[in-house]
Amino acid sequence: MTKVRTRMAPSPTGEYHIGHIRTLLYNWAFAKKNKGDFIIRIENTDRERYVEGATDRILDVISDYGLSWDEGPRVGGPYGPYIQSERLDIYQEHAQILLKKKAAYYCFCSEERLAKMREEQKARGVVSTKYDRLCLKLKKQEIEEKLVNKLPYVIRMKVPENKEVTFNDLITGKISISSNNIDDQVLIKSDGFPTYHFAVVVDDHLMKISHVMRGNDWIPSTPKHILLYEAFGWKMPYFAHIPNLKEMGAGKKLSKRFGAVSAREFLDEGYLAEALLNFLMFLGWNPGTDREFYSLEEFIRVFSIEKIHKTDLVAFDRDKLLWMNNQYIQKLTDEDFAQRSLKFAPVGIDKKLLIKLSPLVKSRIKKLSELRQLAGFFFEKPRVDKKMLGKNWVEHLQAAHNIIENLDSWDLENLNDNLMKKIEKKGFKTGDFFMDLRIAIAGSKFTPPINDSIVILGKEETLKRINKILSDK
RNA sequence: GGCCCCAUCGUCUAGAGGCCUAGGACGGCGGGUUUUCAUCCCGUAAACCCCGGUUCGAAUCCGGGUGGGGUCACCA
Repeated sequence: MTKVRTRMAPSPTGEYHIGHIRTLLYNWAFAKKNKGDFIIRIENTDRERYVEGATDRILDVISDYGLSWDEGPRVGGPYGPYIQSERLDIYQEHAQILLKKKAAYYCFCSEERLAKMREEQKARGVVSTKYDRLCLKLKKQEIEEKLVNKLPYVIRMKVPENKEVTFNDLITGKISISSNNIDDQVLIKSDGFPTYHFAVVVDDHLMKISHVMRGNDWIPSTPKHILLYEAFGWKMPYFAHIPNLKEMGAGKKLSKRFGAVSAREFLDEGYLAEALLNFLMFLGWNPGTDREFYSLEEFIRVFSIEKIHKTDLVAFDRDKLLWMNNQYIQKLTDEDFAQRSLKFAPVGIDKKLLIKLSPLVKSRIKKLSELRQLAGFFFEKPRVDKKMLGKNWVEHLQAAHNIIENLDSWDLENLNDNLMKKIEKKGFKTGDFFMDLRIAIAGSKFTPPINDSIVILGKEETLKRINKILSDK
């Protein structure tokens, strides 16, 4: 039994997507479950789309989600380097092997010629254009001449004809495609860098990857990889293509129009990493029971590829994510809540205040970023719109002021009792009374329990706020 | 368009021929608790894409249709 080794191979061409975290999570969990290794490899072979700093941001966000890797950048490992741009000689070496085996060939066609060729093919009614193998006809001498003269070239794979390429996907099952549908793909680009298709096969083999788990949009190119494994005479890894994520409602890929899409944004908005991960687990996978709360450790135990849903696309239900996030927020200890809320509160806010707020706020916010809106009146004086007040507000506030001012001990029970007594005595409507008090203190009709809030706010500040409203009636 | 993949409530899904009068969760709706808003609790509506087979019996197997998606680069 070979050791289970999975990998995730991000390209530093932009921000890390929430969907990538899910794919990574599955790969990670599968490796951990089988006491294997999880590897990260940076696929930066596209020099035009390279984004400065993206590699670090990707690695950072993965760490911030609480996930780690056994081999890869920052940690090293026995099969490095783990950054493709540092492995160029390896790809060149392997391209030469294929060249010698006549499984690949030099191609000197210019981009212009290729574009023209495709146009002509289309004009002839060809539905799926392919390279016409012009350079395959080149004589050995001609090739050498061009090489000596330093003409730009690529190395293409020579795809066998009339061959049924078949693989057994762990999720989808048997998939078969005729090699006639496969183009003579470029292996080494004219800048000397490998293409994805080539690098991924060479690296997965060299790094002893046992299982390739990736989005099912890769299914159509898997036969290309298989052909490469065969050309080298290498043992193939297992393939498992998982359903891709789509936006709820309107169609396809996750879109910024509906909210965050990058992994970092979700964190910045106050989603908890544990909640996010728990939510992601269920996008295409299910334990087969009714249970739906899992920690990472528990997930490792129950995860299996067999239980990944064999389907096409999975909708990213942002409402359910919100619900799950709130569930996790509610479970936070007050200390933990305060610690995590710190960066969502105004700078300089005392963590002790946040600890006191925690029990009042936890069940009321779905994201930590909602803290300011719900509890902003604890941090700064609210702007009160007098139009919100009921018709008896002057009486209500005067009564409240009177009670609070003369309270002998400052605690919730005492405040409650005295306020209720007064309400009864004056014949106020309880709801109306508290609503006016609520608005005076918080400037909003929707707040945490108002008496609890007053106790936290303190006598002096509470009276100040009531006075302010009363003073310019 | 060629090739490939997919198809259970609005959504995530359970379901591997009889346990299904199709179960759970989010969301919706209704109600209860509550000084607001939440939380919490209870209840309720809501799905096997269609047509043929196979079988005593099909959401489950087979074929076709329809629908959806992916992919066809010197991007990954």
